[in-house]
Amino acid sequence: MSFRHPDRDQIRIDGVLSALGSPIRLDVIRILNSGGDHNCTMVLTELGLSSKSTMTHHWRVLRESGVIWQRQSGRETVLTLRRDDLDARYPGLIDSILAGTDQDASAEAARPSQPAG
Amino acid sequence: MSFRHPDRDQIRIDGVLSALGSPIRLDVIRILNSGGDHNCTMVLTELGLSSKSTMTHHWRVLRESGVIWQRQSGRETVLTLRRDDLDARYPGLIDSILAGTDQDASAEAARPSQPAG
DNA sequence: TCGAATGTACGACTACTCTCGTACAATCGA
DNA sequence: TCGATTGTACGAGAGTAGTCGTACATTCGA
Repeated sequence: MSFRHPDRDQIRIDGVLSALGSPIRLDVIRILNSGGDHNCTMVLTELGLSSKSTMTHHWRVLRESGVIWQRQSGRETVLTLRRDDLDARYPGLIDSILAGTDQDASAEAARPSQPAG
Repeated sequence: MSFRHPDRDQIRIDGVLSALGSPIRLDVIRILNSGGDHNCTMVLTELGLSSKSTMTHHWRVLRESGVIWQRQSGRETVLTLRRDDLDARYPGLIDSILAGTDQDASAEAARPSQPAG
């Protein structure tokens, strides 16, 4: 299994934003950003999802846009946020996006009487 | 003509990122960020595009995600970047995205043209 | 009042995205 | 070696996004 990753200078901002313009993939990078090694099943479990094949799709989107590294290790696939590359290319971007997810959670909690919040 | 805009606290990061995860809409906010009033035709012309109905679609995406204001003024529609709202909710986000588009342009120029690698 | 300018609404079409089930390949432990 | 674990590949189906042409509503200026 060999994964295609873009080089740092092949990463494009529209690809990154498009990849992160999805609640499920935002959750993924929040989890990866928390540190430590993660394999696919760990993230899947933490998100409370069940379909491996669906996640394979999301790994590809994140990987091909340059957001994550995906590395085979034995029978597991280790997932890592490409913080160094992303920070080098787009300083402050990932930080403000991660802060934004917290901001949203607060706004959601503060907004009274929204159903299914 | 009355446009539906989200309140500041209804804006969500995934919607913003998804809206800006498109080269054409990134170009739009670059243009709007440069200051001054813009109507639809001005932006259309500056982008070198021709289809008004296609742009109506993009205005809607940008407006409903909270990225731009769209205000009727006579027979024109004035477009404005919602910098104050976006900066208040996601400090540094728009700045780093706009900087990112410049970064990409540089990387593009530095990368010796196509298949040579 | 009439025609030009401005931009939305709508329908159609194509292409892509997301999701899932099934099948399969590789690896690890007993 | 055998079975369980891990995760990709593939195909299908539903839904969404992007594009365009045409039609239409509103406004401005002559």
